[in-house]
Amino acid sequence: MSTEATILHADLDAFYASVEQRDDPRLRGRPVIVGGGVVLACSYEAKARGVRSAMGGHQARRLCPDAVVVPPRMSAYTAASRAVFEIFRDTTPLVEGLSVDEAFLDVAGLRRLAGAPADIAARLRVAVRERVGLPITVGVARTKFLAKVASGVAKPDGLLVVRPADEMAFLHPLPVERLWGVGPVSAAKLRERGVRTVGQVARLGEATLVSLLGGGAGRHLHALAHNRDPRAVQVGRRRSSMGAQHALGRTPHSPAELEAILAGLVDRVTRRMRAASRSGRTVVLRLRFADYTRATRSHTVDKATADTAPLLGAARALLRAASPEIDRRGITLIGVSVGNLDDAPVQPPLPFDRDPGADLDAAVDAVRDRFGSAALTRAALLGRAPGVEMPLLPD
DNA sequence: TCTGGGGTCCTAGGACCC
DNA sequence: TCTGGGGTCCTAGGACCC
Repeated sequence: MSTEATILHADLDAFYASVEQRDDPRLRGRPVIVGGGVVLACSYEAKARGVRSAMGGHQARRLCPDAVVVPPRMSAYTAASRAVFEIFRDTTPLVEGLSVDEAFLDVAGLRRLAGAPADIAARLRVAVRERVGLPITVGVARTKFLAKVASGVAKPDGLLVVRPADEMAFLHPLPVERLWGVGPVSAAKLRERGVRTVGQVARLGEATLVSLLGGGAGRHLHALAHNRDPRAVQVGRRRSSMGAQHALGRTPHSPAELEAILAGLVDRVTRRMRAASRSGRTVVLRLRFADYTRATRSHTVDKATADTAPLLGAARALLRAASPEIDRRGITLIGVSVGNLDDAPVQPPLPFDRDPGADLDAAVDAVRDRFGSAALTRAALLGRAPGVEMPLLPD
């Protein structure tokens, strides 16, 4: 791990709503809600009025009657996301996407080529604004965790660098909810013990945290509160499951209707799997009952596939087995996901993945000595320059 | 807070193997 | 007949994230 703040967490602000405001000038400066029945995303003008994502549409309109409600345009968001990720990868080859609108970037080793991390981050924000037309917040720190916390604190449209010497002073006064991985349940358990800030968490022993939150979560939180996070930025991670779901509302559905919906969901998922050249083995049926409790049922088939027929067969069997429970409790959501996706790497890991700092720096110099061009350097690092072989990089 | 749609990771018991 | 320790896979559930 670097002793310098070289990890960027870049996070688009109110992503869907910002795309809507970009594409329709009448929406700029106004509260915008994307999604009808439920708020998928909302602009900062709407957030200021208490609107939150995942909130019911009725409540949102009550809080903010003058909000403009627009239907989602997924293809526009996907296109914007692609354009932004291109800028990320123009910045450094070490990009780990977390979702459509956020990523970690490791800029260790780029100092001589591109300047200090804070300057790289500032230029990245300008590039996203100019080339894609969207506001983006960047947090810069020594670890992924701190970079993520920093971007959260800096939102919206901000830039925050946490210098190594300032880490504890930055971290400890924050409320525990700021910690990545602390949700409503853990926050409530901590609050019961009178623990509200990260600093108070840090004063709790690891054993106490484990007894409170369980082994994994307790150890994780203890490490984070003491600012220990050795996780490296990982390039080329692939999703391990794909799914689709459909909310049903309150009206009753016959078994035949449910089977038809299920077939549509499986078809959607397997299409996406085939488009991405992925195959999977575990079919998960996801149910939500009338009382909003959830259940899953899963089955693993022998052979990984992206074909609709075998996966639909498995899903259908799971649904039939669950039908007595569905009859008894009512059903408000049905979903299918396919997990255990085959995990062939996209491309072999680049040599500098192992040690982003030293190797990349040396590699940049090596390639630059040979070709004398920063642009070509980047292309070479990405393995795209004709005639440039990756073994050129020192191992 | 009356609830979409897409994911990740962790835990825990049981089956099964050596 | 009774027994140990270690490992992997499967299933189900839960917390959390955007």
